[in-house]
Amino acid sequence: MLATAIRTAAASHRISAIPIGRLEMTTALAALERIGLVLSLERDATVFFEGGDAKSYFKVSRGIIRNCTLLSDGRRFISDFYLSGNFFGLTGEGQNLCSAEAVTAVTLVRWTRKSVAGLAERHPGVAKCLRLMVNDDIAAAQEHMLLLGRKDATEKVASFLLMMADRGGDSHRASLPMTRLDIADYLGLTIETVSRTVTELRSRRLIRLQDSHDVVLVNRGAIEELANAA
Amino acid sequence: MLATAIRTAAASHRISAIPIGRLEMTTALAALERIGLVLSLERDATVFFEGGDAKSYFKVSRGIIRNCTLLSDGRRFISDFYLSGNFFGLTGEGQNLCSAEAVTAVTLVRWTRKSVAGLAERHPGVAKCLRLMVNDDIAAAQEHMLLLGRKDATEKVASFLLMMADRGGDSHRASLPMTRLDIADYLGLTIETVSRTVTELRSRRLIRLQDSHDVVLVNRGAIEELANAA
DNA sequence: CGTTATTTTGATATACTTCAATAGGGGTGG
DNA sequence: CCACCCCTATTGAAGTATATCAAAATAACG
Repeated sequence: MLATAIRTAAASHRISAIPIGRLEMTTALAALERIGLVLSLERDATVFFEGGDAKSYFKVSRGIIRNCTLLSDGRRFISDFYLSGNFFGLTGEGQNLCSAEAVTAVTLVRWTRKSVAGLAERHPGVAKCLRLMVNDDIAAAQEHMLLLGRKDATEKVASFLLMMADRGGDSHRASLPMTRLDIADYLGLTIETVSRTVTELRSRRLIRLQDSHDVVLVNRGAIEELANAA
Repeated sequence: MLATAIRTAAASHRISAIPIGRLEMTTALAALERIGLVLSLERDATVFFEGGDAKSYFKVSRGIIRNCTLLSDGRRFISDFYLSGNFFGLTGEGQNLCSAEAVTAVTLVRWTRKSVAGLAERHPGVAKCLRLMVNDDIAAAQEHMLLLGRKDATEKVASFLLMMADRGGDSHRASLPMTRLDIADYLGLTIETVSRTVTELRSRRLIRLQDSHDVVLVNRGAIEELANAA
C-alpha cells in the first residue's frame, strides 16, 4: 500500500526530478505497508489544526485537501491544495504550520512520523523521497508567493487554471472541486473577483465551462501568456 | 569555521526548536570545516541565478542576501532575505528556484552540495540540522504567503518591522539595510506605499527613525496588534 | 560641492473590494 | 414531480486601498 503510495507520489508532477531507483524504494517501503492507516473524512472535516502537534504524515488517496491559516478577524488563506496522490503534513517539525481540511469527502492514509522517520533512517531511498517531496512543496510555495505578491487577478486565475490542469490528468481541462471561496483564499482575491475573471476568460473564448467546477482550456497557449509564468 | 557557522544558525530564531546535541554536531562538522570556501561580494552582485544548477550551500557571514524572482516584464519579487548567520541555497534540488543577490557587500561561506550531502550521510546530526533549516524556510514561506495574500499595507509593513527586529539582536530596533524597493518587492507593494506607511506609523508615534534604515519600535505592542500575527 | 540615487510627499487613476441583488443547482419533502 | 429552500455562483453599482505619475526633499558619493 505505501509502496504504491510513494511510487504514485514520485510519479506525480510534484516530484520535479526522477528521484531514485524504484526497486530500491519498493523494497524499502514494503516494511511500512502494514502500518499505514486508512481513514475517510467528510467534506469540511478537519484533518489537523494549526499549532497542534505534528504527529503524522498523510497521503491523499481520494478527494482533495486544503492547507489553511486564519487571521484573528477571520480572514482565511489557503497555502496549498493536496490532490489524490499527494503527501502532506511533511512540514512543520513539532507544530503544524497550518490546519488541513477536507475540501471534498476524502480517503487518506496516515503514518506516524515516528515510524516514517525510523524507516527513513534505515532506508536512504525513503529519506531521499521525503526530501524530494518537501522540496516540491518549497517550489510550490515559491511560485505561490510570486503569484500573490506580483500578479494581477487575471494572471492569478490563469495561473491557477494551468496549475490545476497540470495536476490533473488532462492538460487542457481543469477540474476545480473546491468552491470559489477556496480559490479566492488561495489566490488572495475575493470570490467576486474570481468569478468575474473566470467570466472574462470565458467571454474571450479562452476557456469553456462545462459547469462552474469543470473548465476546458480552449486556448491553453493564450492562457499561458496571460499567466505570465516567470 | 563551519562548526561555528552551524551552531550560529541553530541558535538563530530561524531554527524553531532546539535541535540536537551541540557536542555531537560540533564533532560531526569539524570534518567539513576546511572545505568551506569564503567569498566576498560587492553590493548587488549575483550569488547564483534562477534556473542555474544548484551546486552549493551558503552561509552569510556578514551582510545580507535577497532571494528574488522576476516576471518577464521586469516585475520583481523577493521571497526572502538572509541575514548574517543564515544559510541559503538549501532548497531547489537540481535547479535554483530563484536568484540570490547581495543587498549589501557580503561575506559568504560556500560548500558544495556534494560535500555537505556526504557529511550528512555520515553524521545524522548534520542531516537533522539541515532538515531543521529547510523547515524554517518553509515556515517563513508560509507566513510570507499569508502576509502577501491576506494582509493590507499597514499589516505588511508592521509585520516586516517585527520580523526584522526579531531577526536582529534587539527586539525594539529594526535595522533595514535594504532599500525601500527591496522592501516593496518583499511585501508585494510599491516603494511609495511602503514609504507612506512608514510615515504613517511614525506620525502615530509607534516608531521613530534614526534614519530611513534604522527604525526604533517605540511601541512594539501596538505594532504587534497592527501586524495581526495569525 | 555638485551629481546621482533614494526616499518622501502630492495628485490622480484604477484594480479590486464591498455591498447588494439576482440567478443557478441540488437536495428534500410534500 | 414540483415547490421550496439552501448554498454557491454570477452580475451590478459604488467605494476604497493601493498603484501610477510627477515633483520635491534628502541622503549617498565621487
